[in-house]
Amino acid sequence: MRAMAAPGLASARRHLRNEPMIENRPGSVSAELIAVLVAVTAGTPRVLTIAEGTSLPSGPLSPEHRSLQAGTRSWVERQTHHPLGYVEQLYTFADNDRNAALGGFGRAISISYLALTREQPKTLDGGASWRNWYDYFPWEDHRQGADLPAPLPGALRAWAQAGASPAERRARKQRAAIAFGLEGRRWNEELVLQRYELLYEAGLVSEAARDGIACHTTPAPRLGHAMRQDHRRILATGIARLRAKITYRPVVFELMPPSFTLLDLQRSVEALAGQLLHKQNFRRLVEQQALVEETGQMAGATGGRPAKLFRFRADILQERAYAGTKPPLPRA
Amino acid sequence: MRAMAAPGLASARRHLRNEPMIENRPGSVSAELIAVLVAVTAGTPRVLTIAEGTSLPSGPLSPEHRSLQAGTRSWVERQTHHPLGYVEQLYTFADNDRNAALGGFGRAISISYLALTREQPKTLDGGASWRNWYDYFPWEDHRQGADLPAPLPGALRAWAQAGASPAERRARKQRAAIAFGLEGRRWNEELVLQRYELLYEAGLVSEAARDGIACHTTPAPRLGHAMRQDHRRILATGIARLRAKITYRPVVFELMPPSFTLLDLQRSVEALAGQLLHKQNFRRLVEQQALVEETGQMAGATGGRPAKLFRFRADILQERAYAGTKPPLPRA
DNA sequence: CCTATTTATGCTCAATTTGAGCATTACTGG
DNA sequence: CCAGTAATGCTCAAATTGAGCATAAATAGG
Repeated sequence: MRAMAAPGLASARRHLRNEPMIENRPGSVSAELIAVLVAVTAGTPRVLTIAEGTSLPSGPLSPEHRSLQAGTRSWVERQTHHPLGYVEQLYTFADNDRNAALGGFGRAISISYLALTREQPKTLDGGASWRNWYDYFPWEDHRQGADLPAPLPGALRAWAQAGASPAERRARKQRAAIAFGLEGRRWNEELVLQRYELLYEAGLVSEAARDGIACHTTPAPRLGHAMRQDHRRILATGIARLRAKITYRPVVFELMPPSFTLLDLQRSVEALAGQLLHKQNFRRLVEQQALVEETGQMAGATGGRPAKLFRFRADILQERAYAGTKPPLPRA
Repeated sequence: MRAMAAPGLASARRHLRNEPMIENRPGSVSAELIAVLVAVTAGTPRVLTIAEGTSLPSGPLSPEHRSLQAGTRSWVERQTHHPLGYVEQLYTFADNDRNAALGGFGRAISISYLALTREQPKTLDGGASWRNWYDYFPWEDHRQGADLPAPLPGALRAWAQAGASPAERRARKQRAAIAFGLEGRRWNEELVLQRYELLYEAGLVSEAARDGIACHTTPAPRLGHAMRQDHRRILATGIARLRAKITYRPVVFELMPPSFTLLDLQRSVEALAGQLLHKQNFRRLVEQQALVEETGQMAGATGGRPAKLFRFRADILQERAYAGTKPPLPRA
């Protein structure tokens, strides 16, 4: 316990622990819905943003909506002109920082949702755009080589070395090693949030500078695109959740067109996971789980032998959505 | 889409879909925190309740607390006089029914938390008590035989038969089979919420009667103890989350005393999972994951050969809390 | 037509992981 | 000493997983 903290540190800690502030008028707060809306196009995982890619879309708790989930679905569908296949609540928090942006109208509770849509819509409301989510998390894409972006390994070492005590330095080193798969550990694609939070603490993302967190590397790296408030953390939460989900529930299907080749399907999973998969094993898994069936048609030539087109088996999907699937992600 | 619905049906559907109502004054709502506080004593999983076991403890968003999580921790610790080891956000919803209870002061957002504590406290504030969670979900305990409580199989069949169309009857039958492991399917201990929701829809729990849902079995079974509002659904959510969590993260330890035998540990896991485990395999798993270490002491005689006492390895726990464990639950 | 290239698809194999049991050991209470 | 009850040590077969080899079916270029 530290008696005094540098300006910004309290807010920083809150940010990191996912521990939002609470409003001062007990019981009464303002609330909004925030969506992490995901689509995959051409092997790129995309997220819907507003304000030049600096914010996630958010909507009000409007009286016309009957439920939180329906409310999210409704305003997102209005903005994207596409139906949402899958909506799942992510996390609820109340960030003090958000207060200022709202003009001091009480502290806001934000309820965030993960939503999936089948394809990238053509028309978006002004200001909205689909962004490659790896623009925000370049270190999360391991599809071309597992190397971390250049400044990272050194910056992580510097952060670990900057610990106040030997014990803290050791703890930091271990934490970095676990989060980023250093020192011979395996990269765990699900630790998206933990990595972002570590980088925030280490002052390696712009949001940290904004919140007054120091960095021990000069010039301070500013990894990935920044977002307003804590939207990038919410996005990290969404990506982490989705990466975890695809390993045990067939949600990828929500992101696919009605018919597709097995390689299409694999590329989509790889895009989300940020990792390449063993082709034959992937196909074995998908087929043995009977998640898909042949349409009888073939895909247009893609450079080699033509591939069969598949579609999802609605009956099985329903069952699996409930009861679970096996993980398609590799270990090595 | 039905044009008209019987009274209570809308509320019922909301209840079932976890889709809460939204307040009429856009943006401004009242909010509360609800805790599912779990402890395991003598092989019984217990949950802290108030109001004679009919409600989960809830606290206000008080200005003295700096965050949602800290707020939960604070008022729960004040009530139980025990520190909480683990706190995790469960789900946020706004139930219309809750409105009346609050005297019409806007619609309430409820943010629920799962919290674990090491042992059953001696002193509780008036009205609070620890209850065996299987009092509320008798069908969830499969430690003594996998048979469902007597009225269930028949009542489920009756519900399936009461479907309006052949397609609906088939869908209901399949849903019941998946949820309850019928027709040769495996019992999936994580489907706690799905089972409760099915029983609610089928009118087999008191809350359904309260909300105006019909039942097709006479006399209508009223399975398990009821709770106010949708607290039993929140409890189901907490149990489901905890059952899922113990299979891949070493959270059981938060519920154990400082030292324990491997059988103690196994009994606790079994209590939570509602299923018996293969002893030797459980021990192999725990040991090979190096989650525990011997204290050097032995347990007082428990009827047979004395057992070694173990304690948790703080270092490993920290790492696993992050990176994961293997599942200790069986398939058969 | 023949060949190199590219992707699809079928199959095999070894290393692990899991599910189940057998056997032995170390106590307690007659 | 014997029966009863747990703890603990080991073994074994089935299932799952990670990696590759081999073949098939197309295209592009000579």
